[in-house]
Amino acid sequence: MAEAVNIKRLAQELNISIATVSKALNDSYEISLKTKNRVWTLAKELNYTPNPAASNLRSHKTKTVAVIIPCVANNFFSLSIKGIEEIARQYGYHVLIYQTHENIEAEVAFTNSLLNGRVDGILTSVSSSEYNSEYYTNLVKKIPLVFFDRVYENLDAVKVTTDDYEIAFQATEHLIECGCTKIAYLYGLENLPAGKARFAGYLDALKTHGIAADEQPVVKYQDDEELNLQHIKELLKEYKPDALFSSIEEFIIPAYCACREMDLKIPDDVKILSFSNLSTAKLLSPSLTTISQPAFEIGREAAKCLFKILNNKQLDDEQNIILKSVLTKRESTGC
Amino acid sequence: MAEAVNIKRLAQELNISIATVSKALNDSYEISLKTKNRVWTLAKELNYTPNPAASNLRSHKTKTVAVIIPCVANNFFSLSIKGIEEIARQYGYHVLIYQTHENIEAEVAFTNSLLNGRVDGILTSVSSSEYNSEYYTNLVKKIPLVFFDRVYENLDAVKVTTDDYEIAFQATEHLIECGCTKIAYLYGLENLPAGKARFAGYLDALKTHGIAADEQPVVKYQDDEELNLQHIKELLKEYKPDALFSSIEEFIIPAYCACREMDLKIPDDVKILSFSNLSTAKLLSPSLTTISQPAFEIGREAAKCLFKILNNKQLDDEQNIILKSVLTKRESTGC
DNA sequence: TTTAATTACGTAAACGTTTTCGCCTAGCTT
DNA sequence: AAGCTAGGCGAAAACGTTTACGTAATTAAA
Repeated sequence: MAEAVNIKRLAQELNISIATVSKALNDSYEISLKTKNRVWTLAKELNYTPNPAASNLRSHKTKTVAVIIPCVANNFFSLSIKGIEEIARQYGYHVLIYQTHENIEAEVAFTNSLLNGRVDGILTSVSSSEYNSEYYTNLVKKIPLVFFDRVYENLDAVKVTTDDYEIAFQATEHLIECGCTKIAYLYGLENLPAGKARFAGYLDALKTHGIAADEQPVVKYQDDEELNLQHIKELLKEYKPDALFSSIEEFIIPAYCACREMDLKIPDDVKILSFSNLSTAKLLSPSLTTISQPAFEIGREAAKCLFKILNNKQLDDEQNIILKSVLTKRESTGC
Repeated sequence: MAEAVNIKRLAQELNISIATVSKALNDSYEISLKTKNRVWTLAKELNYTPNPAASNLRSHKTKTVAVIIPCVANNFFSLSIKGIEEIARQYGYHVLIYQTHENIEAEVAFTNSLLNGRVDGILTSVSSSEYNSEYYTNLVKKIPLVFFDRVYENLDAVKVTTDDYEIAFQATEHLIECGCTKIAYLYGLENLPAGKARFAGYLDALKTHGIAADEQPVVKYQDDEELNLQHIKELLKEYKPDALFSSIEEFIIPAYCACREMDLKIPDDVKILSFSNLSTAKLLSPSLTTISQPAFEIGREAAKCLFKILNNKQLDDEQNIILKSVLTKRESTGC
C-alpha cells in the first residue's frame, strides 16, 4: 500500500493547507487557477483519488444508487440493468444490485438496509409475491425512489412502465383476427398493476369482440417449472383452447413443451403468443409471436429520472412515464 | 429525517459512553451481557443501523465487492451475477456492478476507481478486446481479486474457469462421429485463454481423427451482427462445411439465419453446435446442441473464494478451480 | 493482607474529507 | 491617508464510527 496518498499528503508537498487542496480539487471559485493547476497536476502525478468513505461521511453524498429487482437472470431485468448501468456511468454513479427472488421480506430488508446513507437513491421493480403498499408509502418519504415496470400505484414517486393494457388488448385482437375464440390466459404478476393491466386488456379485447370473457380458462403462474407444465397440459386437455396468451416469459418453455408432449401443432392446433424479451424468439420452433417490452429503454429512462431528482433538476412534468411495447407477429400465431 | 439515530444518541439515552455502545453493537468481549442487551434492545427500538461511511472510514472495511464484466445482458454473465449475489447475501456483502462493453480502457478505469477503498475485493471476467497482462500483474498486489471464466494466466490470483479444452475436444468428436469432416469454426474470445483453449480442443480433436486441421475455415467474431451474418454466409457458400462449431453464444442467431437464408437444412446439410447458456436452446428450430457452462456455479464458486480470502480463511489448496461444462446433444447435430 | 489479574467501562484520538468562518493582502474608492 | 472590497487562502470543526489505552472496581492468587 506504500504511504497512502490523501489530501494531507498533497497539501504537504505543495506547502498549502488541506482546505485549499480540497477546494482546488472540487474546483471551488475561492481558489486561484494557478493553485488549482498545481494541485491538479500533483494529484494526477500521484494517482490521487479521494477516499469515498470520508467524502460520504462529510458530504452525505455517496454517488451510489441501488437496484432492487426480483432476479438478475431474466432477460427483462438484465436488459434493464444494462440500461441503468449505462446512464449511471454517464452521471458518474455506482450501481449496487440486490435480488429479492420475489420475496417481500428480503425486499423490505434490503431496502431498509439502504436507508442509513449507503446510497443516494433507489431503483426498484417490486416483488410479485405480495403488495405492501403501506411500506412503500412511508419509504418514498425517506429516500429518492424510482419504480420501473413493477410499480406501486398511488405513490408520490416516479414510475416508469409500459402500455401493458393497450398492448395486451392489441395482442388479443391479433389472436381473434387469426380466428381464435378459445383463448386461454397464462397469468403472471397477478398481484401487480402490470399483471392486472395485461389481464384487463385481454378481457376487454375479448368482450369487444363478443367473446365471453368469463368462460376463458386461466392458469396462474407457480414458481415451479414442473407444475406449470402440468397445469398447461391439463388446460390443453380439458379446455382444448385454440390459443395461449402468456403474460410472462416464464410460461414459454412449459407452453411449448406441453404442446409437444401432447402432439399439438403450433400454430395449427393452438396458437401461442407471449410477453417476452427473448432474443431467440424468432429462432424457436415455431418462431414465437412476442410482446417485447423496451427493457433497456426502461432502465435508461428510470435511471435518468432518478439522477435528475438527485441533481435537483426539475422533472419534465409527469411522474408516470409510459413506454410502448411492441407486438411482433411470427409463426406461432400463424404469421 | 427527524433527529438522526446514531451511536451518540444511543449512548445518551442509556447514559453510557459511545465506546461502550460501539463495542456492545459489535458484540465485544469487553462488554457485559447486561449492557449489551440494553444496547441491543434500544438499537432495535430506534431502528438504528450503523452509518457505513463512518464505519468504512475508520475500519477500512466496506463489506462491498465489485463485479466487473463485459455486459450484464448476456446469459452467462447474468447467471454468474446471480450466483455471486446469492453468496454475497450469505456473507452480508454488497455487490457493485460495472460493465466494460469489452473495452479495455473502461475496464482499467473502473478497476482503478475501486482502489481507493470503495470495495474490499473484486470479481472480474476480463474484456476480450486486448490482453494487458502487465496491468493485472500489478493490480493483484493491490487488492483481493478473483477471476472467473475470462482470466489472465500466470497471475497470483484465484481463477475459476471451465474445462474449455476438454469440452471443445469432446464436442468436436461428437461432430466427427456424426459424420462431419468439414467443420468450420466460429471463433470468439481469441485473445483470451478460454477462446484459445476451445480452439485448441477443436483442432486437436480434428488431428486425433485424422482430419486436416489447418484446412478448416474460421470466422472470427466481430462486434456487428450484420457482419457476422455476412461472414457466415460467405463461409457457407465458399467452403460448404458440413458443420459449424460456434465457440460463443453470439454466433447462434447469425448462424441460424445464414442457414435459413441460404436454404440449408440443419442438421441435414449442415450441423450446428455452440457454446451457450440459452435456456431456450431446446426450443429452437431445430433444437440446438449446446455446450453449456455452469455459469451460476462459476459465480458462486468465485464469490466463495473471494469471501474466504477477505475473511482470511485458508483457500482449500489450489488457485485454479475448474468446473465442468456439459455437452447436450440435440437436433442441430442430428440427435 | 497484599498483590496480581480480570472485568467492565470511559477518554480521546483517529480515519480523510468538506465546509464555515475568519484573516490577510492588494487594489480601490473617497 | 483612511476606509472598503474582493480575492485567496488557512484554522478548525464536523461527519459517525472504531480502537488503543487508561482506570476503577471486583475477584483471585500469594
